[in-house]
Amino acid sequence: MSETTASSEGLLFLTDEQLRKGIEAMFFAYRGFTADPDRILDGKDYGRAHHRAVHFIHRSPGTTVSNLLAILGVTKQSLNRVLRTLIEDGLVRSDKGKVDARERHLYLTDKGLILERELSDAQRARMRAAYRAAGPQAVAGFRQVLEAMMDPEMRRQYIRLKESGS
Amino acid sequence: MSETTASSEGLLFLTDEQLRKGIEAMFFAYRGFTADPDRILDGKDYGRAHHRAVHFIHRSPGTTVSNLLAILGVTKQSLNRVLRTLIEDGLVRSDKGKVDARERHLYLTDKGLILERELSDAQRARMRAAYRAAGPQAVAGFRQVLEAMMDPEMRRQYIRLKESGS
DNA sequence: ATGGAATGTCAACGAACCTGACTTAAAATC
DNA sequence: GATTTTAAGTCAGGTTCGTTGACATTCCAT
Repeated sequence: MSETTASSEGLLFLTDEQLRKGIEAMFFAYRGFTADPDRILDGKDYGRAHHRAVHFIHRSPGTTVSNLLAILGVTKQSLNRVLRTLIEDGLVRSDKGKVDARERHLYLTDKGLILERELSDAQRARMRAAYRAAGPQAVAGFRQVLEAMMDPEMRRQYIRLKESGS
Repeated sequence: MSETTASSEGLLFLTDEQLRKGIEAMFFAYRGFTADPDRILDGKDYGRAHHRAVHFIHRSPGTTVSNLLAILGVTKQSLNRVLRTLIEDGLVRSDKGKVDARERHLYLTDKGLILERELSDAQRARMRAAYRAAGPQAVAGFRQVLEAMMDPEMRRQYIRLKESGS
């Protein structure tokens, strides 16, 4: 058999040294990942928490509050503070549910869509540059490792979103 | 020539849809990435900021405060609060510089090394599982994309650390 | 030796999380 | 129809971790 075994390969990519590099890469890259939206939000009265809410409401229009809580992984008190300001400022609309009147369905208003677009354009531009620099093969690997790194619960959320997309 | 052009490939991996998936993957994966150390730190009186300080002091023993500031990208006042508690609790030693007495050189004590080990073991375990699941090819791509995503300044820091390692 | 630059510290403040207890309204269950 | 459960929102209070401003110390160049 021509197949190499784990021990003969040595699994060099699993050494503590390699893992440490991956850890530090994640740390520095995440800073870049959030840098552009953070810069934009700095001028306005919002923060990273608002960005996340706007992103996922745009992603799943009509989503409920509890749905958003599950995706964002924060407490409802925390999310509520964010949502309240977004609603007050007319970026988000909150509709009482027709089939279940306890639920609130969330939508971006035109004004909300403008902010979402501004933030996601900036974030996509960086991602696009990184993807282009690394190439399709690398991008596939990137996505595989990230997906394997998620908590099972989060991975389910992610896959559900991923497949509801394209 | 057998080489396909950019337009003939279509660069499908650069569609907004693909980029959005990458953005969401980063978001969910980073949560997993920090989950285990966060859990460990919860019991003790420390937080993520302490973890980062301990990590990079371990990584570069004898580093100065301003060095650490550049790597962590926070204000010195913010770092100082973290360092003070770590020093008070005997996890970090701060030595006045011999050549330049303004500088403080930072080292982990034995007690600090124990915490560092506990945290990095947990984080590496997750990273190792993800790497193993995705395979060496994917890991290479993962690292390429992350590196391309960093701010130039951060990338320099990262490469310097990366090469000082193995 | 002195004034400016660099390094680090102390104090106070703010954003964005958190927990816990509670209310309101509607749906589901018995 | 009464009771329990669920969804959302609120109030009070606390933690972590970031910020700005003021300050002490040390070095270095004039």
